[in-house]
Amino acid sequence: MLQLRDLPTTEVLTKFAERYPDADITAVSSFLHLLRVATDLSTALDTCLSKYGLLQGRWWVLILLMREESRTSTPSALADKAGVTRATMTGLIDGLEQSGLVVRVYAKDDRRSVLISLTDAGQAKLDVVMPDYYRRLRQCMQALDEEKRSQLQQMLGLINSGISAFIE
Amino acid sequence: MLQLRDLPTTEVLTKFAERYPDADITAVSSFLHLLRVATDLSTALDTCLSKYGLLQGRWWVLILLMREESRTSTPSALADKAGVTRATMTGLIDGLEQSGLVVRVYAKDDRRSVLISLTDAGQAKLDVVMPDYYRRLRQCMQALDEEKRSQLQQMLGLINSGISAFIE
DNA sequence: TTGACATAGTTAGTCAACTAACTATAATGT
DNA sequence: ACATTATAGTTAGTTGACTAACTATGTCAA
Repeated sequence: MLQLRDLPTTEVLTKFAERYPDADITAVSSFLHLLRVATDLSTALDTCLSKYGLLQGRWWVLILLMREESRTSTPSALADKAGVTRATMTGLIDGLEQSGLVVRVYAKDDRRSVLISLTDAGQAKLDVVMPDYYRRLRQCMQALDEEKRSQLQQMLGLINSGISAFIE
Repeated sequence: MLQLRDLPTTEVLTKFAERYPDADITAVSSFLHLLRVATDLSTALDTCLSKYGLLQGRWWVLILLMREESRTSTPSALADKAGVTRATMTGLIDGLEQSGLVVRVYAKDDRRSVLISLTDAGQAKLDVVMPDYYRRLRQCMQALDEEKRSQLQQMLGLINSGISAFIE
């Protein structure tokens, strides 16, 4: 996402602001730090998951299936919820099926459709991964009390509303 | 980064927390919202840059060069600052050189080394892109006053310190 | 001074995302 | 009823990251 390691110092930002008067130094700084921390969090999550032979994409598929009462969904629905294309979902399911964590079950009522079902092995995998993930995440967020977490979410909400202004 | 569109509701998180007692609901929620907003910001930035035929990777290279007094740096230094491998930097420079935005100048003192120099066309490109970027970013962050921005940065700092606990 | 190691950059091959096009099936409107 | 359109999933090909290995050059210590 944000590869940039060398975030601009206030000095650099000031220099740029001289050339580009629209620059808002604290806005740029907050923006870059937000991207930096989020990227590092995402990388840390990947590192954690890779110990279990998973990547974020496949892991989310397992979680989305576990959310369902039936432990079952369709590739299309999974793609929408996971925020990837159907083509990408085909690949994720291929990998999960090869690992025995999900199975494809062909539907009777609509022969275009396939049902993806979490296997016992898939559930067992989650039962190993999730406690580790939750434990690490708890540690990571420990320094923020409930009030700070609430404030953070509020600010994220404000920025989120501003994104439409960014895109126009 | 975080593709997941369908963030868990409190209800879903509560259900998961029953099975996995280590789950800290507000920690998970804050974490996911942070990743979600950051990903959307990054995507919005890409959208903005793509109008100018740029991607984040190449754009950062131009900015890093502009930060230098000499408008010049080496692929290795750029790779370190941009947070990509040297192999990736070779590709980024290839693209920028083909577009005429940078040039490779072979060094005399160390014949292994190459100097990458921002061309006038590269500087001109930045002079078009940066004002648009800064204007959009100002709009986007408008809803956060200086105090909120400062609070945000403080919380990001706390989370950042926690990442080491995540990785272990 | 020369053999071993280090550094700079590139190339080759892999991976997981993407788009676009394709097959098969279902739904719909005249 | 059947041609058109929509939907579900897959396949093929592209992209931009990555690692590993390679070439060339520089450094240093026995």
